[in-house]
Amino acid sequence: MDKPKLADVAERAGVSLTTVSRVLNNRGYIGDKTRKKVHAAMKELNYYPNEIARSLFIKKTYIVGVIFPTTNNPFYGQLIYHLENFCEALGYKVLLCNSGGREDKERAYLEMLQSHQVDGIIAGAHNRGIDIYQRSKMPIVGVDRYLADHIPIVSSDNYRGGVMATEHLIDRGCKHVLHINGQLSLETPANLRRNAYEETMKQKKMPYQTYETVGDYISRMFDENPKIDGVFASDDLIAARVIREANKRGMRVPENLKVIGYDGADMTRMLLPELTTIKQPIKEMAEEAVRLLMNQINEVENPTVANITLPVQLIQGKTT
Amino acid sequence: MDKPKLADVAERAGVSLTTVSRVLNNRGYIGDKTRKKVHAAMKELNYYPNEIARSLFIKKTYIVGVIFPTTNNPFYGQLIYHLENFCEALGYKVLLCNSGGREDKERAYLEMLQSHQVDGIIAGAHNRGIDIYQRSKMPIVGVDRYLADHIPIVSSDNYRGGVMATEHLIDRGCKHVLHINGQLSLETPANLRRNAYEETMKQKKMPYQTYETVGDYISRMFDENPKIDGVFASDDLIAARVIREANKRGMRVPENLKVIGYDGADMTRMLLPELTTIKQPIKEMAEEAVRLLMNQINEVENPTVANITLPVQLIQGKTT
DNA sequence: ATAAATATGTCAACCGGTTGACATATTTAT
DNA sequence: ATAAATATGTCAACCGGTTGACATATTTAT
Repeated sequence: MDKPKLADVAERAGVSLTTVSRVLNNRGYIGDKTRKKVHAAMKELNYYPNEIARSLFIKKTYIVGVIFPTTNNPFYGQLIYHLENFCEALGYKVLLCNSGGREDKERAYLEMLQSHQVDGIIAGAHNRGIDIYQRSKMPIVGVDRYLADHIPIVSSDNYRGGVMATEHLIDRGCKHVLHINGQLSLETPANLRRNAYEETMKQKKMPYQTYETVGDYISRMFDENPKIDGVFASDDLIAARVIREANKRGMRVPENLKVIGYDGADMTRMLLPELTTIKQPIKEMAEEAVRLLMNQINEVENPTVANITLPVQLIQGKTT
Repeated sequence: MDKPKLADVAERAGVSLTTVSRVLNNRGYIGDKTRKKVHAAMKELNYYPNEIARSLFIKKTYIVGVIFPTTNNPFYGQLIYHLENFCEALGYKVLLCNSGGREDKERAYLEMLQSHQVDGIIAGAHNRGIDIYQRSKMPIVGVDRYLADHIPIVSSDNYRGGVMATEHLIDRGCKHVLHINGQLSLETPANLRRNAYEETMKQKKMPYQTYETVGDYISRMFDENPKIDGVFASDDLIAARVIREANKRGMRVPENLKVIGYDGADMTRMLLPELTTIKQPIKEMAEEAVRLLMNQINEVENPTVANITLPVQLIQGKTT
């Protein structure tokens, strides 16, 4: 037996197609008894209206595509969680796309999302040079990521966070502060943290060096800098690795080495609460991203492209 | 200007609708020149075929609904990551549903997924008594969760894991081993870990007690058990809390107190590698779940309902 | 030279809903 | 008593594709 359709419900309830449609969409006049009959018929038949058919006609799917590298990460996992929650609250569903940092996957996902007629996209994937972002007129919001000139970005104050982290280590007495960051070539806003570190150090006339996360960068950093006494890691996972390596080398944190991370996601704070970190307002970032997207979806013309930058916060732990 | 449709492509390429459709679906005979013309027209118009319209006709969406409490958790974040990857590899998209442990949300999501005509559902949410699972004839797989008699379950060997964890603590010399687990009433397979703990202790004629994660259970556990020297926590997050509280109380881990967790998700192992834990094969669980789902989706009749139980592994850290 | 294969077209029905126009009957308000 | 509001129906077009039947023209194989 096939899935029941609107016509089956109408027959069962002894009313016309139009009447069932009216009940479903709450349009026009419907009598109480009729409404109940229709609902009863839907229940008896285990009927669920076909959203695909509806979407086709109304040209709206109430689906938002969400493209990020992975959910398997404290920061993205939390961000995606909140994105989904805010979307759900507004009646939108989320199509999850893990790009895994691969440009080909991101491109394929973007095409898929367009084909699937999503109402909008929230993206924070890694790759540049994807022209679809340029060409697309679809509502899009970037989270912590520049995608195209006309696409608004939600991020937290990466530069300020970088300054806070660096100054914090200096305030705590560090003389040789090193920084670890992703590859410069990725052109992410995380580079602002690096700029902030380097400019702050320069300004204080202290030596500085940034290690990029390639190869065995942590060992190399320790080997090349015997006097190291402070590390600003551009995310908490890296900070955890640094602490582990330091312990392995017999250095005590925070006595001999102070370490500050970045992100301050819920799961990190549960598992590693002693880590000093710069906390990004992840939930608020998700909220703003959804808000900006809905502005674009609902405003017919002229959605104001205003980038949003949210404040970060230093969480003092026991590693600095 | 509206989105281009098939007819626009046909006009642009100077061919018929049918020909464009043939190119799109690779059906029947198509000449090389025509194919190229059509592809050129699609590119020029920035055309993406409307999957919604296609889905309606072929009665297949290539969408899988994925219902779990949250992505904001090392275990689920990783599981969902792999689920998405395996689905993507097979040409299926993932609709993400975070039930947040709320029955009403789970129910609403299930209805939504049916309406959206998803081809199948993979669920590991918390609530029982949702009759939709019983009634539904849709392909469904439960991960670590009983949903209905006819729905296959993928899980890891929770009982064995519980035995391994308990015996490990005893082997390491613990005399007073306590267990922390979620509420029994949730009826999750994690209860098997509890059973394993209790039966193992009973068999060794050692005193045992399980604390459920309600209220200030950790403080209570320590207060009520001054001789406590071992804790088997039913997940790693709880284990992290236990270690923290122990340190706060001046107990040294593992000298005075040995702690073993459960799950061994990637992120936990990165942030807290020193934790001894029972590692679930999360990626393999995702793989099996997708495999079982595809079996149901593709087999017309008589999909064999075989539950899958995968082996767990003890990861020796420094907390035991 | 002829049949088969290849290439493309026209046409109409269909997927499962929504919507507007219009008709008709009944109930409610003044 | 009469107009307006309420309740329901019929009908047809539409959303943007797919598909099968059939026609016709050209190319390829024997």
